[in-house]
Amino acid sequence: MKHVTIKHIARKLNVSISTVSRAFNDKYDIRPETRDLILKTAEEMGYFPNPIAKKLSQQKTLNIGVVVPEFINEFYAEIIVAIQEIFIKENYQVLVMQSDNSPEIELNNVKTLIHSMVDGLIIAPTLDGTNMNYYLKQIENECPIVFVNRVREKLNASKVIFDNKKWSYFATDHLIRQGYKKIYHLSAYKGLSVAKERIDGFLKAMKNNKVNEENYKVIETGLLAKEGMHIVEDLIYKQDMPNAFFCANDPVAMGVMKTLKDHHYKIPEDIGVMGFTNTQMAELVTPQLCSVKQPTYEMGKAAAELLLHQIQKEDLSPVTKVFNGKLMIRSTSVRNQNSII
Amino acid sequence: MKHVTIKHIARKLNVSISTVSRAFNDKYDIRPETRDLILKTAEEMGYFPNPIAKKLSQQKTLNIGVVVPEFINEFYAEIIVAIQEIFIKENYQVLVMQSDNSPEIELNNVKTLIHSMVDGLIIAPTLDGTNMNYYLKQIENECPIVFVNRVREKLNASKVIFDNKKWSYFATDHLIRQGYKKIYHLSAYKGLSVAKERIDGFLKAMKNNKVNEENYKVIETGLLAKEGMHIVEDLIYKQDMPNAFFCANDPVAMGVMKTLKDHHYKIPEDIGVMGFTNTQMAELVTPQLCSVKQPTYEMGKAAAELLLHQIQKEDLSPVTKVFNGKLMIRSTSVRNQNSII
DNA sequence: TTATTTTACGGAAACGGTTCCGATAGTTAA
DNA sequence: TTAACTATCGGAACCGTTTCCGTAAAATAA
Repeated sequence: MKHVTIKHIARKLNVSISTVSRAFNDKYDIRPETRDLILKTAEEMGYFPNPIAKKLSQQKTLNIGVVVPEFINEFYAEIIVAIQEIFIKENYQVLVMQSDNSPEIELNNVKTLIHSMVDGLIIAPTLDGTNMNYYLKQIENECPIVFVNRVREKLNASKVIFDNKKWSYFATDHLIRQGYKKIYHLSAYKGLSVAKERIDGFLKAMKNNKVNEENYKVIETGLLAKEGMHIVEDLIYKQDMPNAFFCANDPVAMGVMKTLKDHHYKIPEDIGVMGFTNTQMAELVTPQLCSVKQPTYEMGKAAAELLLHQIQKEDLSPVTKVFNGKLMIRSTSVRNQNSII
Repeated sequence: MKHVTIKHIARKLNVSISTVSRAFNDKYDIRPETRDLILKTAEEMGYFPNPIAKKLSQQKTLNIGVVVPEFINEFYAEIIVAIQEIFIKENYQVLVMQSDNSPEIELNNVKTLIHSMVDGLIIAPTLDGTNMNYYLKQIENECPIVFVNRVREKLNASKVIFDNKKWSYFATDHLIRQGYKKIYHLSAYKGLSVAKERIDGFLKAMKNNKVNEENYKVIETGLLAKEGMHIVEDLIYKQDMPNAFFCANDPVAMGVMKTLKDHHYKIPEDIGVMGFTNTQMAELVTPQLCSVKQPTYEMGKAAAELLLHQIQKEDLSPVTKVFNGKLMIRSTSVRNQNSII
């Protein structure tokens, strides 16, 4: 891979290196004819500025780093897409790394990216709090960072989060209004702030509707379809079945639905199911899965814009964007089919 | 973001810059005590080598570029994960870009990555052939490139592909053996080599089993669930229903299943359904979706290893790896439930 | 002891750009 | 006509490394 450099052009045209550089960068300080000649010759010679050299010289990489728990997940995939769209317009490269839901790998990824001299970072933490001290130290050291999703609201840093408590409340409230008397919330790992917030919303809905304590329960389940299947098997075995499940996410809800159907429960007549995050599959399963839709694209975009602001204005003051969702009411949670919107 | 450089260390210890550099790189030409002192001091000062400077000096970026049609797709997501795993071990950074199923964006992505001086590229083309001239020119110019998936077998370049014809044949043959008399193949865009190969396998199975021409058909449908839904609606309207669908991928198959169920067709009794690529959802829908499993992880790994070989051995001679799959026999294609493996 | 090799390190060029400073020539003002 | 200014460009330092080359001191061989 031989590359034409600025020197080759300079020699060929008998001008200085700085003049060639000016042709590509300066708006003045160069005669238009000279500039045009240089640009034309450069084009002919197949010249393209070496970004490595430019980065070294300008002390900017035009790279930004993104760290997410996993790729294979519509939520993060869409966030990444949004981030890329924003930054590509500004001539930034987006380096994406996944931490496989491991805080250790996450920390390594962030270190790798910082050592790669990225101009800024968007971190979607796996487990909030774990590496936060390190991250905050980097922010103090003037490294622009924006957090997404799994972070506490009180964290003193720029972040983009979803109002989990509110929408968990709405989802639960909907189930109660549909006449489901006994509702179990299958929660993600309780160490996650998002899980806690959703539990809060769930409990608040129970209190506000004066549901008796023996008619609701929070069960720490996980985020995988398998885990949804196992918990339902378990509850059936223990004869401890509710008549509605409010699940941590859509995959768990699908696992729940699968096991329920295998055991000939009727959804939504016998048992209601509610998901979270609204994957594409929600509309494809039968019955269609009711779920809380999160504005993933908008959240990714917001994170990118916050970071861009931090970088371009050199203003690292913390900003928080809280997003709202939408309850996608579908068959699995609607007993009276006529009431589907 | 102030960074400690090699010069700071040199000044502090009263040694030369080259000595400090040697401490980090050379295996000889430096006294062990000197090296240890330098490394210790560097550690204390929080030094980390500037990768930009290193790249410029070494004329290597330790970056490799990956271009895929889309992220939100288990097939490519898993391939990316495998590629990352291999390259991270070798201290490479993996830059991933998606082309949104557009050959133009794909070309731009590749150009961006080449201009970023990546040491090599893995390209999963959107539409084989479109930009191939440009890519082949880059290979001639000694840029290591490995192709994945949507490429013709006869292409004279390193590539990792799936034996679509063979496994399309097996899938179709299975449907025929299950007693489905009239089978329609919902194909992806026929311009794709993978679509052509699968059509070939489909047709070969028909011939070998001496199925009458009026009892099979290839319909160009697409790769989205929606398209699967539409085509079934259309066939129902036209009263041109087969009793089995062999679909281009799982999403299309799910769309097909959804519409069939909405119209009260029984799967697999009335109509059989076969997917392709075996997504995680295949096991979660009811009935479970029969599908052809592709070794995505292994394919990604193979592509990464081919590229690594090209880069490290400076040997760009073309190598082709053809992968085989597995027929995941599940309910949607099995009329006699006892015969499920 | 002297000659030769080895060891351990410094100096400087190179990678490919950007950018500051200064110089020349032409232009304008006094 | 002379002085000041402007437009245009060259020279060189610089970004942070690597690496080649040279050299003094130490170690070995003669």
